[in-house]
Amino acid sequence: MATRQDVAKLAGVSPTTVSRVLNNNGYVSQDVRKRVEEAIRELQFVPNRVARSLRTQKCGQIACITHGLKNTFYAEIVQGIEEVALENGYTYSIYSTSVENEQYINLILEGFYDGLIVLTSSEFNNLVDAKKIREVIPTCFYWDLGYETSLPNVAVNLKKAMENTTNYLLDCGHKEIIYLGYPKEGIEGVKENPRFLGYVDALKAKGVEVSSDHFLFVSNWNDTLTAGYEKVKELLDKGVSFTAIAACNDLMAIGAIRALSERGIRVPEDVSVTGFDDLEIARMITPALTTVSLPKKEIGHTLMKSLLRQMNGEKLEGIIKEYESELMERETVQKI
Amino acid sequence: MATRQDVAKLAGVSPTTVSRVLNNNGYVSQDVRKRVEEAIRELQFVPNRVARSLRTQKCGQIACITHGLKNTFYAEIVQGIEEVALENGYTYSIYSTSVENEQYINLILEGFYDGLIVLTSSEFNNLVDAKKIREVIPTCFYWDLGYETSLPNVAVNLKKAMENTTNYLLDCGHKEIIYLGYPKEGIEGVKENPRFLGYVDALKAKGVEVSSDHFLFVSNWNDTLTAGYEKVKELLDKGVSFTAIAACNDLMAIGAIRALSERGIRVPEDVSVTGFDDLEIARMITPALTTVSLPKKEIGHTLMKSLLRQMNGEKLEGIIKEYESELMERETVQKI
DNA sequence: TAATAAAGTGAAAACGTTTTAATAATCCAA
DNA sequence: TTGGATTATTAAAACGTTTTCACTTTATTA
Repeated sequence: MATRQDVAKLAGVSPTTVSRVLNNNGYVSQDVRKRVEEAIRELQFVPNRVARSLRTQKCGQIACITHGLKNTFYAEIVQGIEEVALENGYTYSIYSTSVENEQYINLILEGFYDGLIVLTSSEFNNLVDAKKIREVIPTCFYWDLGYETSLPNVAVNLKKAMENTTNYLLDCGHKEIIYLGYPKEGIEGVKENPRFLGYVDALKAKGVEVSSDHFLFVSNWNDTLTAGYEKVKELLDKGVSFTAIAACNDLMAIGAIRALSERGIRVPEDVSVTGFDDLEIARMITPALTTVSLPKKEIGHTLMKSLLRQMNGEKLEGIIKEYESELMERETVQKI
Repeated sequence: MATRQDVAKLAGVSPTTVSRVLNNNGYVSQDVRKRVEEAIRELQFVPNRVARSLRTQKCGQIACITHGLKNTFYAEIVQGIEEVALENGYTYSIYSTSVENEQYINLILEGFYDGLIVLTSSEFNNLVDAKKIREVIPTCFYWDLGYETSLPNVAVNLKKAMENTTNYLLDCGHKEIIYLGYPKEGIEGVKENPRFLGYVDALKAKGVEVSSDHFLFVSNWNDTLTAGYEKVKELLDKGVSFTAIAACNDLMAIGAIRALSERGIRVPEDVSVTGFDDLEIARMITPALTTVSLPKKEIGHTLMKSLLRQMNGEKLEGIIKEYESELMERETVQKI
């Protein structure tokens, strides 16, 4: 690969001048500029990013920690991040929390990234002191389980979303509603999981009994599809009576529907089911999944934009933006 | 951030010695080693990867070009890649072809990557001269549309897979089988798309008429779910008679099933449908999708391992490994 | 005991950029 | 015509490592 030195020699100028042409700063005469550009073309010169990074102490790259991309919820957010990132000349790396944890934390500290986006909540929090990592590298969070409000984060009003969904089920006449999802306890700094809180509050507000028999807590983060399926199977084995399931993501809901249909229980005729996230697949399965739509791509955009602001030296704290969600009424809920 | 210089000063040794301790090469006495390690711990020193990369001319990172992660087929392959990559101390960046093309090609040439994995076929080929990029950076391909056999690639016998699937449908008594998928023409260097070829050959072998009325070619790569849905709707509008659909990926198949069910056509009672890829969702929808299972994670492993070999100077050519596939008989196909 | 090998350490060059400071050439006003 | 600004260019330092070479000290062998 040609280096800047080679270009300089071919154009008969100093390396400094080549830099000036490339970065468009300082004075450079028409004639010289032309000669340099000619040489660059001839040698097919592309500036070396590693060297530039070392000198400028910026490497034009961010890291993104996810729960893995098998849940397209993250894939869609990442797509939003990618759009804004590349627009601004940044590349990004993805880490899945399924991978050995210590390793990637160390990689992040090696100075190969200018910023960090964390799309995973509890696990990451258990793993490193989120506040500490932020001192080392600008970071922006999306907490799927509620948030530690002092850290810069993009949020969705998850409690309200789940409250709306539960109310919708209640309005349809359901009283025995299964909560299928992430554990009751949130991450440190959040007493309760906001989705769970929304579910409980909605029931209480309408005077419906809240029973722990109706809680289905999933602990597997990487394969919620299977987890939802299996939890509901267990539930059916136990013989708990219920008429609806409110799931905390679409994959769990789909797994749940599968478990029901394998036992000959029809959705929505016998049991109603709601999802959460509104993945593209949600409206393509039959019956189409009633679910909560989150602005995934916009979340990605805002995460990356907020990170850019921080990388430019701005200090951001707490909730940068809180999105609302929308209940998508489709075919998996029925009045009783 | 502490630098190696700081560590050296604190430990009272030269920076060279610190390097020796860190990289475990050369002689270093017990006593000095202890002092250096102590200093590293005290300063929380982490070696700077950018500087190391500049010196060693290896940056421990690879790039991966995909069609976007919305199709979890790619996500699962990427997961396989990630496992082997991190095991070997490599990080990776993902690029989606939905993003401006020229930009990422340039980024790849900037020396920020030691290797490249291409998971996207035709588009990438139209974009850059695959043979040329390989001269600049070690590259390994997975061609989803057949392959340019001279380039290092990991393959699946796609023709045979589609042949098997079509035969299965034929054996079930279907004669009017819709081909739903990628266009007939493959990438440059491949006359025909292997899946399509498998479909045609299977029909011909059993003396069943091959009709272009039965070809549903999808040109949208990033949202095949919707594309499958819409193509089948168009088909139904045209009033073409058929009893089965053989789709080229699971998402198309799911979109197709949705289109059918919206018109009151039952799967599999009225129409049989097969997918391709065996995504996790395939066995979780109802009816569970009959599809072709590909070893996605293993493909990822092999891709990354082959890339590692190339990065170690080995010259690889053509098909490094060709995987077989397995037909998963589930619930979307029925005898007639 | 002298000669040789091995163990231990450091100085300095190199990787390919950017940037600061210095220098040279040109232009313009007094 | 001279002094000061403006334009144009370069030399050299710096970024944080790795690695080569040279040097000193200690151990081993004949």
